Amino acid sequence: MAALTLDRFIPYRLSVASNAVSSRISQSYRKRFGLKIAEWRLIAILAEAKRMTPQALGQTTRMDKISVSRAAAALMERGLVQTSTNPEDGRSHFLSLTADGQSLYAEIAPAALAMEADLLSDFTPEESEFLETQLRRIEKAASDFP
Amino acid sequence: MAALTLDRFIPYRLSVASNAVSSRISQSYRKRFGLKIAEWRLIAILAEAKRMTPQALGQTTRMDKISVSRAAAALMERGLVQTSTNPEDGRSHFLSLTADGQSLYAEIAPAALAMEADLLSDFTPEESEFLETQLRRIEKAASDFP
DNA sequence: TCCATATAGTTTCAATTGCAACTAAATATG
DNA sequence: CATATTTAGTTGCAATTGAAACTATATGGA
Repeated sequence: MAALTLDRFIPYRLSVASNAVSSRISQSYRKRFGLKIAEWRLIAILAEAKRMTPQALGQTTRMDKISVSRAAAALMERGLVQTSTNPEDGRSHFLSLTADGQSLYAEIAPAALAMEADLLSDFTPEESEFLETQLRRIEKAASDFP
Repeated sequence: MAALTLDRFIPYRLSVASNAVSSRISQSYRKRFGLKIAEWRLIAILAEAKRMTPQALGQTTRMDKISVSRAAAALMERGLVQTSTNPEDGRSHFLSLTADGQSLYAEIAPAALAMEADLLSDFTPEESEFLETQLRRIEKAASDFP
């Protein structure tokens, strides 16, 4: 049996790296745009998707329905997101970006990409690609074995 | 400028992967041993280090002093950790595992390694190694640029 | 059709977290 | 050596989060 050293324990390394990145980024979103990460995620998805139900947003962003509901409420409050009726299901509704939401997105997107570029400035494209693949694999492994 | 797709945004992938792994693991620690991740981290470090101040524990585990203080209090409450005076600094004290703490560690360590092995069962040793390295690099990048 | 069950989304309440203030001891400065 | 400043650790309070309950609609049999 290999020895257990916290410093070399992958779940620990993953958590520490993720926290470092998230706190850096969330600080930036909050300061510059007044957004939490959950809110930013909805905006990013809606910018591409035009309109979506909260349920679909939750699946896409891997957020639970409570977080989606609260993030959407905050965005509607600020006039960045609007609802429309879902003719196929009366329990649900569609969410979409308002014009304000779209222009905010247009501002944030380059900032987000710049942050990512900063984080990965020492990585070759192959290394970034590989990291992404491995993150997907480990996520899948964690989700699979129940 | 590359397009922004949340799905291919590394900070997002990192966060999703980390959450998936953390929730899986924390569930297991909690169910089987009644420990939160912060508490488990202290135990893991103290098992190797014999005794340490809260301050040093915080640095080593990357936890803030509040979290260390609360985790230590919970562990002392359960008789898994004990304090001793720090002759070099009267504001501080040493924390160390009790005999109970040590035997709990002896139980958890193999379980933790087994979980890691499960998560990485599809990875070659080189791939795991590479992932670890990448995670350290990205963590450093996130901590560095202020 | 009527009832049982399931699903979408929100809300309430309790637990967790994070910040700021606090105590106490150490160090630096005049 | 007296006082100001810094550091270690804890605690109180406010904000955030998560689980369970709740409303409303949909679906799947008798």
